[in-house]
Amino acid sequence: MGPTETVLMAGSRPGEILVAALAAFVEHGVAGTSIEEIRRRSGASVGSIYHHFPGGKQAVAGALYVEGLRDYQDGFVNALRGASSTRGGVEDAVTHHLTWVEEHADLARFIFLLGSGPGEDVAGGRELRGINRRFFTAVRAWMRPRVAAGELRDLPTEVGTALWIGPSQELARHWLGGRVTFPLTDAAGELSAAAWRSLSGHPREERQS
Amino acid sequence: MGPTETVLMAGSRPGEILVAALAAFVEHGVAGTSIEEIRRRSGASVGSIYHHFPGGKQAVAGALYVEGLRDYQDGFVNALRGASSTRGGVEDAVTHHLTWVEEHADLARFIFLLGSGPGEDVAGGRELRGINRRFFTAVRAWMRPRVAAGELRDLPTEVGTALWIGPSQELARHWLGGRVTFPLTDAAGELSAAAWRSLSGHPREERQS
Amino acid sequence: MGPTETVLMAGSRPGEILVAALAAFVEHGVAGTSIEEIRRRSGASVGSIYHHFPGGKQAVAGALYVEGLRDYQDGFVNALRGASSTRGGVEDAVTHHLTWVEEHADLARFIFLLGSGPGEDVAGGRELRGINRRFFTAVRAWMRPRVAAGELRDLPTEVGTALWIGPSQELARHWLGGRVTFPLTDAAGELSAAAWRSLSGHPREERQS
Amino acid sequence: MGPTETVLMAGSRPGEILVAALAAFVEHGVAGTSIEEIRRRSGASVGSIYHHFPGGKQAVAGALYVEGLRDYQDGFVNALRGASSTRGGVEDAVTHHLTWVEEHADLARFIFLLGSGPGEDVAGGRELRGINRRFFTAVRAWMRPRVAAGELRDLPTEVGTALWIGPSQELARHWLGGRVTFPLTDAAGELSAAAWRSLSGHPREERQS
DNA sequence: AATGAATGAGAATTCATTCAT
DNA sequence: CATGAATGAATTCTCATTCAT
Repeated sequence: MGPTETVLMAGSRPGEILVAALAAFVEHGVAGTSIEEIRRRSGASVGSIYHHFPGGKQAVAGALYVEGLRDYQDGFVNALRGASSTRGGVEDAVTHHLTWVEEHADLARFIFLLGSGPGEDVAGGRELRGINRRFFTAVRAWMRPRVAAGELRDLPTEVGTALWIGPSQELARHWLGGRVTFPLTDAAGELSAAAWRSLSGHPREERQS
Repeated sequence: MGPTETVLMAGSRPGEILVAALAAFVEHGVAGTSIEEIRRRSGASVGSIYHHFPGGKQAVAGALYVEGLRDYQDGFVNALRGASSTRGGVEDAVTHHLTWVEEHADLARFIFLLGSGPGEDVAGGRELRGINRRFFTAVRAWMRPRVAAGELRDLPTEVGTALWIGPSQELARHWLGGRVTFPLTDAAGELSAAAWRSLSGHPREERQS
Repeated sequence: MGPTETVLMAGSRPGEILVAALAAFVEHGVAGTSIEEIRRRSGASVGSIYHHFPGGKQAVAGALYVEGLRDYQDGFVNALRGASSTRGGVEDAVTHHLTWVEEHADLARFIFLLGSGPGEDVAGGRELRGINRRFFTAVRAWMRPRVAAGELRDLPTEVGTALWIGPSQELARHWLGGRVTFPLTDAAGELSAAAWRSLSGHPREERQS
Repeated sequence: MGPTETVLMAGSRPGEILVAALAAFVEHGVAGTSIEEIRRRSGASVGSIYHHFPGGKQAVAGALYVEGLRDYQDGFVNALRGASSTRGGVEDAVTHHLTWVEEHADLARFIFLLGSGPGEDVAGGRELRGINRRFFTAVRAWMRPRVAAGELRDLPTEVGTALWIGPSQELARHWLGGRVTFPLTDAAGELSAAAWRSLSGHPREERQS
């Protein structure tokens, strides 16, 4: 579906290693996964893993994180760009979030449940910083004219993001943890409506009309 | 302030150990923290740590998790019970979330950033299950009559929770990670208003039209 | 015999480890000796070795080097101080060199055959620097007045040392390597006479008288 | 200058490998140098190194040792043969030692500081044995008639060698280790005079005449 | 209750060596 | 002759846990 798959599913050694590592990380956590485990699952030798990922387990985790996050963010930005209206963009992004999590459950588990904390300094900070910057730049570029036009409220970036994606993210976490059993996308209507209510610049007129 | 402090701040050995362990966990993660590290920070001997927490590191982490979560949840329920209106309850709970995170930053980091994923089997599952059940029971008990009265919408539990707390949780994560620099509570008005908009049973106009 | 033995022969764990390590180092070199080998020979566990020598193999080697060198140097200085004449001091130092090598063959092998080169940065540089400085200071203090009195020639320090100890050192190396089979001390007369010939301040008068 | 250079300086692959290996060996020791390090420094591929030196690292080290030692010994014997008197031979050999070390510092480091100890089984024992035998045979052949004529004292081989070369060797070691900063050859006069004093068969007549 | 030496299983990592291309 | 991916044995080192004092 995205560039992620290109790497993750390839028959190449690096690809096999990534696929095996993702499964293991999701099952036991990064710290709880040994190189030996990755070796067993991937069929590669220890030396081969180090050959392709000189930084060892951390490098493997970093590659997964970066690939996964990039795929998620690309989808997010594409959803915005493909939408025909501001409201559509806000809502499609929510839907993309839910859809992506559902379709890449393990990768989402890895990125959203495991990759955050300290000690799990999972990614090559440098590269990660770069792709995050690019993402936020793209999102802000989409929002700016719409804020100027009054279609979107002028909120601090992080508060805006929290209102937009927070509920979906929270629900997704529970779903990824197995504590929610219905399909995530069942909540798409409810969550995208809430997102629009929270970000929309003219709630009154819209509703009164 | 809460039961947490009772244990965490006491001059007792167990208390010193918990304080030291929390700092280490937040800095290096649970898996990245060795007993030796806790020993060094706490001043207790290895043997003493095992004496007070027979399960070792996991037991220490579990105790922290349970104590912390209980304190958070108690505050949440107290906020609901102390509120004079449904809207007040919904909004006070949001404020409590933000306030508690701000006032217990390390504990919040431990619980909300670290404790989630697999491999970080942080808590004595049994006990944890129990206090979570009690918490959700209390929250639902507060909500049920209000749903019945039409003051709150009738949403699936997890969707309701996500709309209510999701944005605050999302913002809190960023704040705990150092990516948000203004005081969390600055966003209390915005986030509690959004929560009420999302949960409120009478956006009358919307449905009446 | 010296402080070395105190440590090396003690029934203490650290002592057992040092004794075992010395034997292994002499047999296979430092780089060619594994921790596992030291463990097997000493009876201590791997953990115990690291407990007593936190720097691992290098720390063990460093301790041996420092202990051994100190014992050698103490004997050297004592020989000088105990001599009743300048000539006696020069000659007794030569004899001490040969005797010490003969009586501490393995330690001498470790220090004089193994410890020198790069990659075998065997000793805690700091401490080593200190004991070497102390040694050379003591030797120079003994020589200075005798140089002033014309009993010893005024040579650059290193040239003087080379003439004094060089032949004994060279012979000792061959003996330690097994390429010389007679007792080292058999050569004491020849080598100490040569040393005095090389260092003595008044070769002419002495011989002419 | 010698056969050494022929091999070491050639633009040939084997030559590049030897040059790179020598630098690495001197810097990290033989055991501390990996094939990968030699590959990086030489520009050759791993496979190429094995192609030219089927025995791997040990073969490279052995070649260096044999080449270097042969060059040193050839110079030594040439110095003896080229001298016009017994005294000249003894003294020129000393000077050759100092000169050779100065002019082949890294090779000297490799041979005199590293190659000695156990665990550094540096050379193809067979070949080494052979060239050493040839060398000592040549030196003894030069000495024999002069001992018979009373020009040289009749000393045990190793004692004679020690008196002859020991001081130069000792000084050279310190110089190679960077603990002596003046040019080695500055000490040539002093050290060759001492060598002659120690080996000379008729010190009395010589001086009395 | 407290201490810290001892243990040994387990993890990460390196490296010489082979071999197909 | 040259290349470099692949292998897996070997090594170093860490750590949770126990236990005698």
